[in-house]
This record gives sequence, C-alpha cells and structure tokens, in this order.
Amino acid sequence: MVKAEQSPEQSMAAEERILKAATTIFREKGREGARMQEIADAAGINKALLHYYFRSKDLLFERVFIESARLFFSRLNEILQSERDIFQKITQLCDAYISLSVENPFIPVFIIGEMNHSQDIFISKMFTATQTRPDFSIFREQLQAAAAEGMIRPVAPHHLIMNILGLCIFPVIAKPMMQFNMGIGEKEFIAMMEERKRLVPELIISSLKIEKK
Amino acid sequence: MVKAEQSPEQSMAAEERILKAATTIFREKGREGARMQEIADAAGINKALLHYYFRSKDLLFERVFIESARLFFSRLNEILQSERDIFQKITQLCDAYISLSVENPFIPVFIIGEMNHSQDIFISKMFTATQTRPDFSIFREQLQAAAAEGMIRPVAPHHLIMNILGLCIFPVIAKPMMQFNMGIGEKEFIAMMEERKRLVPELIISSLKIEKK
DNA sequence: GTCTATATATGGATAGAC
DNA sequence: GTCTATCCATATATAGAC
Repeated sequence: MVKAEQSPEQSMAAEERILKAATTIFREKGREGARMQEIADAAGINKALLHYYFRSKDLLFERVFIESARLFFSRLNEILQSERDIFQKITQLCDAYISLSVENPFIPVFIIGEMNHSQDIFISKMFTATQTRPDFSIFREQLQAAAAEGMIRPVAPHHLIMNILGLCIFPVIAKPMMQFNMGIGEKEFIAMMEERKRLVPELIISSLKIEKK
Repeated sequence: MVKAEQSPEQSMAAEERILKAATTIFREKGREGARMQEIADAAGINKALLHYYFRSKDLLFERVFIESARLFFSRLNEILQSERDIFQKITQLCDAYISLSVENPFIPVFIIGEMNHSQDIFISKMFTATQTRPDFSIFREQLQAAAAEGMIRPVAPHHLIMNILGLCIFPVIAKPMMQFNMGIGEKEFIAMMEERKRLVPELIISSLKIEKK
C-alpha cells in the first residue's frame, strides 16, 4: 500500500474508476442529467481529475456512449452473421436481447434517448466509431431462400428485426409504466421477462410459418 | 390590433403560447435538456413571463408531462373498455398507437425517458394526476372467456399489451437506429409504419388463434 | 497524478419599472 | 401583463501547489 508511488497501475486504476462511474451515471441519468461532480464522487476522486483524464464532459460522454452502443449492437451483428439457420438466429436474438436488457436495464433507454436527442451528424459519427454497423445481407438471403422453398412466408428483414427487438426490449423500457399503470411488481416483472424468452421466439417463428390467405 | 389593451384574450394568448412552446421543447429535449430561455424565445416572450405564469421550470414541466401522458394513455383505456370484441380491440390498439407514435414521434421517447429518470414517487404522483390508470378487468375477462370457448389460446393480458405496444411503438423510438444502422430513409420509414398497421394486428391475432402443441 | 481553490459560463428565478 | 436588469446557485473547466 505504498500510496505515494506513481505507478502505472495507480494511474490505470483512477482512469478506470472514472470510466466505470461515468458509465453508470450517464446510463442512468443521460447526458444532460449527469453531473461531473457526481461522477467524481462515485469514482472517489475530484472534478479536476476528470478533466485531467478526459478533457471535457462531452468527450467523457462520447467514450461512454460508444462503449454502450458497441455492447448493445455487437450482438446483433454476431448473431446475424453466424452460420445458424434463420430459426436458430431468431431464437438467439430473442434470448440475447432479453438477457441484455434485463441485466442492463438502463442501456436501451440510454441509447434510445441519446439517439433521439442528438443531431444526425453526431449519431452518425458515434456509429462509425462503434464499428458495429450490422450487415443484413446474409440474413436477407437466408430469408429469401427459405421463402422460395416455401418454408416460411416472405418477410422484409427490417420488419422482422423490429418485431424481435420491439418484443424483447420494449417491456424493459416500459417497466415503470407497467409498475404504475398495470400494477406489475418487481418479481412479476422478472418472471414475465423469463417467460418471454420462450414466448417471443414462439410468436415470431409461428408468424413466419403460418400459411394465411 | 390595439396592443396596449390588457384584455383577457391577450393574457390567454401568452399563456397558451408558452404552454405550446414548452410542450414542443420538453418533448424534444426532455426535462434536463430543455432550457427556459429557449421556451421563452419559442413563445415570443421573455423568461420573466414564464415564471409569472408557471412559477418554476418544474411546475411547467409537470403540466407538459401530465398532458402528454394523458394523451398517450387515454387511448388505451378508451379502447380496452369499449364494447368491441378482443379482435377489434387489438386492431384498434395497433392502429391507434402506430398513428399516435408516427404523428407525435417525440411523445413515446419523452414519456419513457422521463419515467425511467424520475423517482417512483414522482411518477406515481404524475399518474394520479393524469387519471388514466387503465382498467384491464373487462379485457381480461374477454380473454378468459374466449380462451374458455376455445376461440383463442390462453394469454396473459400484460404479455399481450406489451406485445402490441412493443410492435407498434418501438420502431418509432428506434427510428434513428434504423436510419444509421439499417439504412432506412424517411420515406421508407413512413411506408414501413403504414404497412405495420396491417402486419401487426395480423401477427398478434394469428398468434392467438394458432393451436400449437 | 492528485489535490484545493478559483475562474467562467450558464441557467433558473426575482425585483422593480412601465 | 410584460419588460429589462440582476441576483444567485450550480456546472463545467482551469490554474497552480504539492
């Protein structure tokens, strides 16, 4: 515990503590709601050190946002471009995004909020930085092939992806509404989301298989 | 144009202009992102007058939030408690919430964001003020009756409502993500949401009718 | 690298004239 | 009711000692 030393580990520790604290607070309160003082307190250092390491609130925010967006979107790409068939991919996507949202309930609200509050130019820049722009080409071809074979009915990829993400993520961001408007408690909510890991893939897949009209 | 007069109409006009401007700006930027100066500018008056009419930013925000929440949640109640059967109600809910979200794209993000950023006590107070707490009893009974008759398979109301709202609202709040991550332009987005007025009820209703297992 | 102290800017709110 | 001018608290950011 030789605290006087200025070892690289000490330096790293402070920088990481700041980043960890900033991540928590930005995600919970958003860019505008977060306070540098609060981040400093949570990191156990003072405001001056924040600026020493990250120069400004905007830059610190960018770091947090990019990392959050990467965490959120990288799974999408991984699953879409794997070697699995469409049904496995759908099941994996549901499981991944329900788990991700339940375990990090602030991330979806954070990303959605900031994306809707920022200028297009900023969002574009952030996305380029995350390097997670998903490639739908493989998935699209799989869907077309399956439709051509009569295995499923034709479906536009963006509709399908929105269906999956909406069904998996929306309940998490609407949780307060469910609490106050529908009387769903914490335990019921957890149970409900667990049920949805089974219900949502079933719903999505059955809708593809039905021969209607 | 006798501007010197202090008629009640003049007074009303200013108050309403403020409320209109505040509504727009709070919805777009959120409670923390909104600036009283900006609201004053948009209303064509100065900051002092904001406080004259609404006392504080918090009170002005409450007015806007309550009115927005009322607009958003009142449709839910209306439809759930109407005399229609469950299939008509589902179709109406989809149509209503797609239209509402497309026409007022900031409202869902606004309500969701503020509900996730506020204390439970505040949210609770706001909801009491809106007087729009939905009553699911009729809808629940209808679902149970239909299931008992074998018309549909059993389904929990809160799952069903989340499915509907998620499928209708999520694409709107995820619009920036679709733009930058999936290359969906403004025209494609509008067309997509129009398609969903047909696709979503079809998806929901078919999932209820299927006899699986 | 880390701190204390301080500069600077900004935003919400009030005082007081008209 | 409406304005200008100003106060005051808070927030980001910097200077400079250690």
